[in-house]
Amino acid sequence: MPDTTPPARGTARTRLLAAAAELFYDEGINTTGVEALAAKAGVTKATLYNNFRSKDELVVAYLRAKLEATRASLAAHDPSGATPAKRVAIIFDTLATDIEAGRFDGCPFAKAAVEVPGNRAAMAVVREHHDAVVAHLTDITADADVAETIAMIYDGAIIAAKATGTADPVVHAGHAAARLLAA
Amino acid sequence: MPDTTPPARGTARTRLLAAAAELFYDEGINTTGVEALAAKAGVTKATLYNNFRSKDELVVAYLRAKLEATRASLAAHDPSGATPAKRVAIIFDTLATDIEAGRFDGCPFAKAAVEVPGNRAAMAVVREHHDAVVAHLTDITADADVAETIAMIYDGAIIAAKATGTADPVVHAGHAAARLLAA
DNA sequence: CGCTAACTGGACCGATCGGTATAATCAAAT
DNA sequence: ATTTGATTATACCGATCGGTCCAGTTAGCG
Repeated sequence: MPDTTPPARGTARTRLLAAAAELFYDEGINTTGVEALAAKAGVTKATLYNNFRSKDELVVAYLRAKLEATRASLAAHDPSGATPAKRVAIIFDTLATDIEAGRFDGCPFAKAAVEVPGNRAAMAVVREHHDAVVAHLTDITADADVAETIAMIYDGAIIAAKATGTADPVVHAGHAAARLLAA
Repeated sequence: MPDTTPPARGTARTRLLAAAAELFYDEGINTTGVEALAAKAGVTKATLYNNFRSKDELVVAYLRAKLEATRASLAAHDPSGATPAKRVAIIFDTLATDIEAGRFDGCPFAKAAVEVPGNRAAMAVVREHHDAVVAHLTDITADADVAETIAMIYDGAIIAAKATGTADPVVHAGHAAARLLAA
């Protein structure tokens, strides 16, 4: 019986990305030092720099992974046979559930745009994410204008949820999006 | 002829707040050191700590000043006799103009919420700002639900503008808000 | 005048930052 | 069995962080 399980749990690179996903998102990008990153991944700083040229590059890799996760999540929660109204409703319901469960504390891309605006590669991923969300909504609504507006309501709801400390604004946003779609 | 002009330009506290307004907003809160703050204000670090207990307290004072500026700006650009549609349109037009002129690069309160989420007093000001904007929109629309939705569209437009690098989303948002108001 | 309070110019603190260097260790492939 | 490359532990780098302290200067005010 050959041992198929890797040494610790995935490669050093994988574990570093997992650590980045946790620390960058929860503690902030600028607030998280490379030392803490390596420690969380169970790896030394030298290994970090053996896998990534710099912290900036790790930030970009972190965002790229988040972008793929977002794409996967959007697809996974999107029932093929449902109406546009139902498909949009699910997006807002999922967000509200995640906020209430403490799984969501602000859009990682919006956060990155504030924390590392000087990282051009990172900003490119931020834009990719925004385009992907609008594209997905356009696919659902078959109306680019409506899709863009719903995307704004979505992002605005996230901000309102943070400002008020509740998920209520997201529910409100879902209704607003539904009304917009019905018109 | 008595010299009525103050030593430099206002008190040390005033100049520190002016320096904070520039550096915190343009360079970021965490990225700006107290040394740079004091230098920009033409003051020593000791004076900074003579006027503010800590950097965190200066951050709060900076946000409070921004909040007052926001209130004043909202009132100043709000013609008394105009229709709700016109009053809302002005808000989005002003934002679009500011972005195009390079005067606006993201909501300072949303930025602060990302950069210093652990500063509770600062977060309270963020919430105050959000409430003030919604209250102002409610005063215009006479409909709390519509006001909340327009506020989300507004915040979402700011994010879209940052992600795309243009002010176009704000124009789109203005139209969306107008449509919402007409219904 | 003399008092007070603010401000200056620095030195200084411990901690942390991102990043590099070195030498030893370890596992896998040849 | 030997080579290779990744990883380890650790020490180190210069720079900066927020914050403190002190001796000396300046300005307003009774």
